[in-house]
Amino acid sequence: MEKQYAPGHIEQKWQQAWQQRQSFRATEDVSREKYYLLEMFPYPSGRIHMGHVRNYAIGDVVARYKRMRGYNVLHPMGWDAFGMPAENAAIEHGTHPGKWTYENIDSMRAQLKRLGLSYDWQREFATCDAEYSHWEQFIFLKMLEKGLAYKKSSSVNWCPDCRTVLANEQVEEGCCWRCNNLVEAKELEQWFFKITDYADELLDGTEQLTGWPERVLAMQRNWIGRSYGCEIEFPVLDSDATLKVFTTRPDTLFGATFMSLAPEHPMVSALVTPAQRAKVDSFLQTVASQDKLARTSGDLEKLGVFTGSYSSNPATGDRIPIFLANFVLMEYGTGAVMAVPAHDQRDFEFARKYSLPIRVVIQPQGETFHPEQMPEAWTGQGLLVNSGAFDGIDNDTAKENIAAYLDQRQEGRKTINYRLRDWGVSRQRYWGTPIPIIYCDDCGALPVPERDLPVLLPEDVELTGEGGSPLARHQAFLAVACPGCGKPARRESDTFDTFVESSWYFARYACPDYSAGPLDRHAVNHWLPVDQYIGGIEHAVMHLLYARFFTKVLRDLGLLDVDEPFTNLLTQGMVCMETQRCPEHGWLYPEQVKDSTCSECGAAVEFGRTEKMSKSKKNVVDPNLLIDRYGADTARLFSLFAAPPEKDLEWNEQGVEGCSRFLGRIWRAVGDNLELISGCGPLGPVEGAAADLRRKTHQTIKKVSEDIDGRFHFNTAIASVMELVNAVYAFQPGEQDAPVLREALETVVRLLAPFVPHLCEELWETLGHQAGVEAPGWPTWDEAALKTSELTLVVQVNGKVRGKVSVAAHADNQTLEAAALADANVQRFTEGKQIRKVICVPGRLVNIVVSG
RNA sequence: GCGAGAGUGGCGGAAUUGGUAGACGCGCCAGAUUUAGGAUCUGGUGUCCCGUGGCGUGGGGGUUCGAGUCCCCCCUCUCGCACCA
Repeated sequence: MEKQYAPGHIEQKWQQAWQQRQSFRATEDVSREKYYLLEMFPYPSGRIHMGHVRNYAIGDVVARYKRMRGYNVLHPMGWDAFGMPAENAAIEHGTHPGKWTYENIDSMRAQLKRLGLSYDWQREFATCDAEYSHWEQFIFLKMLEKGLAYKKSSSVNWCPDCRTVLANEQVEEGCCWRCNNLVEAKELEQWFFKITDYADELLDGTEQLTGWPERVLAMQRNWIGRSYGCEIEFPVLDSDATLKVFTTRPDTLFGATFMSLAPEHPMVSALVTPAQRAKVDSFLQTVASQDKLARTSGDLEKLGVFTGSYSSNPATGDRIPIFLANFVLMEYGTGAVMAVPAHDQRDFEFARKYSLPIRVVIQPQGETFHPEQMPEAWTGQGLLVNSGAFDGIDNDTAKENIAAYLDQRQEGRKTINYRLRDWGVSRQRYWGTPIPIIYCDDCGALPVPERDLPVLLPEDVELTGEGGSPLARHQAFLAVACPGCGKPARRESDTFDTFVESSWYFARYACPDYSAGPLDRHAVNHWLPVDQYIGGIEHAVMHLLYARFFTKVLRDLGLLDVDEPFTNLLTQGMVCMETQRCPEHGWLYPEQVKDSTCSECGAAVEFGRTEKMSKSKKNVVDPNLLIDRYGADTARLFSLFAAPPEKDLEWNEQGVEGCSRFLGRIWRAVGDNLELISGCGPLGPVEGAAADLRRKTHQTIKKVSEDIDGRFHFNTAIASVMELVNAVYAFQPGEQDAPVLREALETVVRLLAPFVPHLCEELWETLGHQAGVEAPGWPTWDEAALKTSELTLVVQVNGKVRGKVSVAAHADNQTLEAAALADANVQRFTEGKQIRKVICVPGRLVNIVVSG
């Protein structure tokens, strides 16, 4: 055994051994309980970053731990391979996106393998593989048959920079989630998935997802945004038309004194009277000039214009003016609002601005509101007034009663409204899954026949980055015979949103080579649901909601039999680091900083607050350099030890060195004692310091088991092994202590095997074991070894610690009390005082309550 | 505004049901070993003028023999959503 711990060749040796032994191959085996562990698969950018290291290190601990506990673990890895960086690289460097992507996959696979992650690499696939495209297109055709995929013209979020449509979930503060440029509205024919059909199930399902973080569920519920209310029809006076509104407050119907329509409302041009035409046009121009970000922010000044038309309030019969208002959104509800200024703050402000009547219809008991004196709208509870037959009833009851009244008169009905929109999946990009549709002048839009799947991307494509989708210009790709009539027809040139691929990859891992369909139902039912899913919080809404939706769709298509894809979800925090700036040279990489000065010019570096590692801020650490320097085990250990998994991890070079030092300490502890413990006899009865070490060993097994299992407190698990190692160093063994010491050292190696597998395999072999360190399974603790004959109890007087006493472990309360009262220091505080009560907590403390 | 979460040493963080606050690591201080060390080993390290003492988990109240933990009020921060009718 080498005196110095040298991770380089050890790690290589064991990675090869695992590969040769196929240690992580998963096969269906009903004799053992299955455990499907999955980390969110990466986009093959070409380089791994610290976020990957953290994500996959966390997953690997769980995988290895569960395997040692006897589970049949499925732990796969693959590539989320379609997407825009490949196209951008193609434009910049003149390579083909496919070539670029597959080369990146090769390089990233090698980097991940250097980390020693226990994947079943035989299940690997990339979402740009022809087979994957084939079965994704197949699923789309089935969705089309079921009416779950459809085409419509709609105003879409258009990113002018990426030249593509974005889903609502991909628009952040009015900007593109990728390039951060302002998103525009554009009218386009698009394919949609009917996720709204599943709104209720997706929402109600969150109640059953007890293994998910509350905030992710809250975000999804918020996103789906179900609200109960009424749809009410308002007749347009001097016209046959009616305007439908959605309201959650039918109880305020008698207070509706005007109507507000979204500027984009389809009825606008019909409603505008000649006299108002000029004013309305000028208003519409003002609104159009405001970008979407300003339109939807709360502090926008409320602006509106009268259309010249009137409606009548179905409850009061009053004539009410119809306005356009910049704060009314076409995307929500019906794009038309019944305005109740007395009980809605926005309508209140609008009414004040345009001198519209305010009619109070709800008042708390005993209060009288005067519209002209109200400082703001009353949105609280109360009793109805000015509401005809409904006067005097509380407003919650009135919601029901007025809904029933409207229903009876066929002027309205109860309805449920959702914030969730259908998922637009068309993208005007090349590097994606082609949407398998053919357009024929005579037959319309037809699905590509199943026998002609997959529709593959043409290789010979010109990517310039200009003028929309390259597929739309590729004549050989577009030209196709109509599957209906045989006449020349044209292929759909849009590709799927890449979130479609990531919505079902977890199911395909169960049967990556299945060629008779997208999913082998038997295999999928064996492995799914994923028992533990691990990934970044940034996917809380988009990916995680789409994947839930797809699972329900696949279930309804008869392709699998689960309702939810992920039983437990762990969202790991980001990897952060202090930013460093030179006044002269801007953001600096860590290696450009020496002793807090810029290595270029020597100027003092400004340290910023810790932020997420990002290329633009240059506060990034290349995991490859980290592995070169310290080894994969140290990289893994640091990312597990520095913070609990769901919290942000702050990068700290000295912390890394500390982890490296700890591994060296274990190495020496085994090396220095190897001679003593080699070939020692079996463990017999022990006492004194040896019994203490043995107790520490078994306490540590218990603590680490409990910390990993379900709690994922890896940082404290590692800390307790550190304590055990410290105890080994403090222990001075005699000849007869070899078995106890051996047990302690072997326990250290076995407990750390999921965290730092290379080192532990090597030491396990050094300790004389032929089979791998996982072979004997997870260590179990011996309850008897945890017991001691004597316990040290804390003695408190009035809740403050005043002494410690040693007592027999099974001593009764009377004995404890006597021992506590006999303590010299305790007596100082009890002397001359009356003992009112003594509380004994066995195994913990004695508290003496005194007075006087 | 709504929703979720967090505030503990110089720093990252411990403290499963209320029961010795600060485990473990980093940093710092001292010692040992060494030709020397940024290697290794040992000890110390919340704070207050010594402690067998006082104070101490964002602030203020409360419940309790006992509160970081439970209850009420307030402050600060992070994240998500946000004119959603």
